[in-house]
Amino acid sequence: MEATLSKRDKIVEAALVLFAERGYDGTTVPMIADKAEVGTGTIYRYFENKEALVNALFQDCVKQFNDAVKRDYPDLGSVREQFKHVFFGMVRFAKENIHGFYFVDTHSNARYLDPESRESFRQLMDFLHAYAAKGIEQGIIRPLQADVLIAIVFGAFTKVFTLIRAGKLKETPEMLLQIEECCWDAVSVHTKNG
Amino acid sequence: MEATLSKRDKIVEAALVLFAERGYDGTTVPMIADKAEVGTGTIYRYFENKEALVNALFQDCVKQFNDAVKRDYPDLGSVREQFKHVFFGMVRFAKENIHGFYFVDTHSNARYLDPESRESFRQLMDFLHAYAAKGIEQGIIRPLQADVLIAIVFGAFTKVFTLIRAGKLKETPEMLLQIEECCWDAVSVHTKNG
Amino acid sequence: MEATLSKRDKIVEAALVLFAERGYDGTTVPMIADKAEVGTGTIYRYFENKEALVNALFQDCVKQFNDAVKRDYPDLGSVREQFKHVFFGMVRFAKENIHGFYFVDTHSNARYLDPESRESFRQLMDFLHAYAAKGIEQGIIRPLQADVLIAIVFGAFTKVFTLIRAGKLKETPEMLLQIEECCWDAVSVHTKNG
Amino acid sequence: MEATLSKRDKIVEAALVLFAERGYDGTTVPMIADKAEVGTGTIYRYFENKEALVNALFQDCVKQFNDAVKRDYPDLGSVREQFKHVFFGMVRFAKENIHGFYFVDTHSNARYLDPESRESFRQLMDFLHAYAAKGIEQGIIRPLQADVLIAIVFGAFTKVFTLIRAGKLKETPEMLLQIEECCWDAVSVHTKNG
DNA sequence: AATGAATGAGGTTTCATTCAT
DNA sequence: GATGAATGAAACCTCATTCAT
Repeated sequence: MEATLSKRDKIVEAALVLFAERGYDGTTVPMIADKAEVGTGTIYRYFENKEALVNALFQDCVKQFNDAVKRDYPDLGSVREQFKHVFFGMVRFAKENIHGFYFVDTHSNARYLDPESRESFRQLMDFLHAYAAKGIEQGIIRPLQADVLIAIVFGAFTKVFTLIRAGKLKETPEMLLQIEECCWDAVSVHTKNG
Repeated sequence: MEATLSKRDKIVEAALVLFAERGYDGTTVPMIADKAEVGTGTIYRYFENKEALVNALFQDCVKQFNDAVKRDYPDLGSVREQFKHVFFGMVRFAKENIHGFYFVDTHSNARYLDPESRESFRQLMDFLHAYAAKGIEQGIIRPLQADVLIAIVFGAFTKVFTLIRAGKLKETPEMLLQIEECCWDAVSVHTKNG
Repeated sequence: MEATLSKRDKIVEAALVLFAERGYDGTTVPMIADKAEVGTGTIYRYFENKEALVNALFQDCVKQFNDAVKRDYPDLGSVREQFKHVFFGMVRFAKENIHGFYFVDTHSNARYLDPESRESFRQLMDFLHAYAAKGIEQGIIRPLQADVLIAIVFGAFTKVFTLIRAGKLKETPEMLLQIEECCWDAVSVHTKNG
Repeated sequence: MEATLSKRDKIVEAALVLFAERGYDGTTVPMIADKAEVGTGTIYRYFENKEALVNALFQDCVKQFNDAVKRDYPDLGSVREQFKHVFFGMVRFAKENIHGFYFVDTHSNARYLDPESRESFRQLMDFLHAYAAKGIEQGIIRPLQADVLIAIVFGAFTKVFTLIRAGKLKETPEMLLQIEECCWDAVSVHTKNG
């Protein structure tokens, strides 16, 4: 099953890689068609225009991101356990769709995203906000603005995966565990005895 | 003082803001000319073409970044002191040239950077590498690849200043101190009693 | 027959007339598109750029010129017969492609011709050189440098057809025969008794 | 005397060489200024615009041409003597102003020539017409249209000097005498006994 | 008088999109 | 459905001309 990708899937896949590599404005529609091995016109059968394509792509990736992070979320677990879950949710998404991860990160503020795309991303952020707020409330996460905390972890994680995506770093389970610890230590409250 | 900017300075300033906001491919030369309040042709008196402009801009910003980080660097200070120095060097640069900071971060791997631009950025990274290596050697910084450590701190810092740049966050000295601590805790070795 | 020209042919035809009339630098791509009744962009589907177009055109015309001159060339004929053949070969080419003839003449030294174009023209000249050399050797053609002899005949012929092209002269078979005689008398050795 | 050229003269000289080498449309005003070693703006002190410059240049060259051909014209000489005079008048002009000669030849039909320029060239041609007409009338010049006869001689001469100008041929007095004979033989009536 | 920085109209070229096949 | 030739608006860039110095 899934022997051959549908034309639509080939377009989506090609566009994702190109948008991640060259950005939206640096990617032309014929480039996408070439990489997807379809005719230029075919793209317009599946997407109204280039902007609709990038938005569909973005929403699709955010959805995958969301799913990866929220799947099996330990609602009843400790803040520490939940952090680990979210972190490795991001890892899971990034590993199965490294271009998608980079694409979402670099395009989340783009001017050509439509309200629906923005909303889908906001929902993902809201979830992390809520998590941070709860952790702060419990005195486990440092009392900084949730935005800042999210930025710190997400920023660190993103830059690391950019290295991996660029082939400058080979990820290993041990390394990921260590990085997770780095991130946790960055945002968690430290007691005198660790 | 600073009564009138030279045409060249107006072009550089306008291009920086636009490249940071819209990316290189999303910024047109007439857009830059409009914002700089010069004729389109004037840009070509100062820069051979759009690519030369983005490279000049990049090298200029990397130089400022370098200067901000290295000025008064405490060669004889402790690893902790040096970390603080570098961090607040980045803060200094980001505050005096917020667009330049964002521009360097988002364009450091761009396909249109020439070898000179790449080299200037590599030198900046080499400095941080050397710092990380020394810290690891002394058992103060966590024993991860220097790349990863730099990515963590730089990534966290970048995302925070992206929020500030977007106007979603107002930085205060206290907050910056706290964030610096977050970053230090992310990369430093923790002893049992903190 | 020849009901509709292909787009490429229409472009080539229009470009030829304009380059002959206004020169390469004086002809704009939109001018060509207008005359060819195609969109400006269409030209770039068939030719990489304006320079590639002028080179394709030049090589095409030189080939026609070559063919017209060499077709049925009387290898075994007398020098006089061969002269007449070459002359009326040029006439044939100039009559069926008057703009092409003028275009080749006025552009054969242009700075934008690529090596391939120059080579194709050189081959045509080489043929004429060889002819002149043989005629001189036999004591029938005047003992001047082959270059000079070719220049005399080709120069005279060109200027005459420029008049025809400009509509200032209507060519007739008789006139062409007379002109051929003029050219022959210009380069052939005269014996005391004609 | 004539130690230093006036600015105007330097501009005229530079423009002439460039127009001859690259054509009118292929020559930019800054190119002329560079070669003339004056500021771009200076050109506009002496000539209203580029078109006025090319026309001034053309008329100047035609005047020189005229003078060279008509100076010491043997009104009472034979048709043969007059031919020789005109021919070596052209030689004199071409030798003292090789670019000017080529410039006049290649630009005499240009679309940017004003009526005055056209008229000055027409006068030169009229003189040659009258000469040809008289020669035909006397049965010495072949009974072809004067236009054609002029084209033959002028075309041959032009192409030869193009070779000289391009450095592909070094002219000698003997060669010029021979070429003059070629041209005369091209247009003169041949009697059975030469 | 001389300059060359500045300009914007217009040149070359690209590319998102359409549409006949 | 699928294609890619065709298009023209808009991109990048040049250059004739002006004008403050």
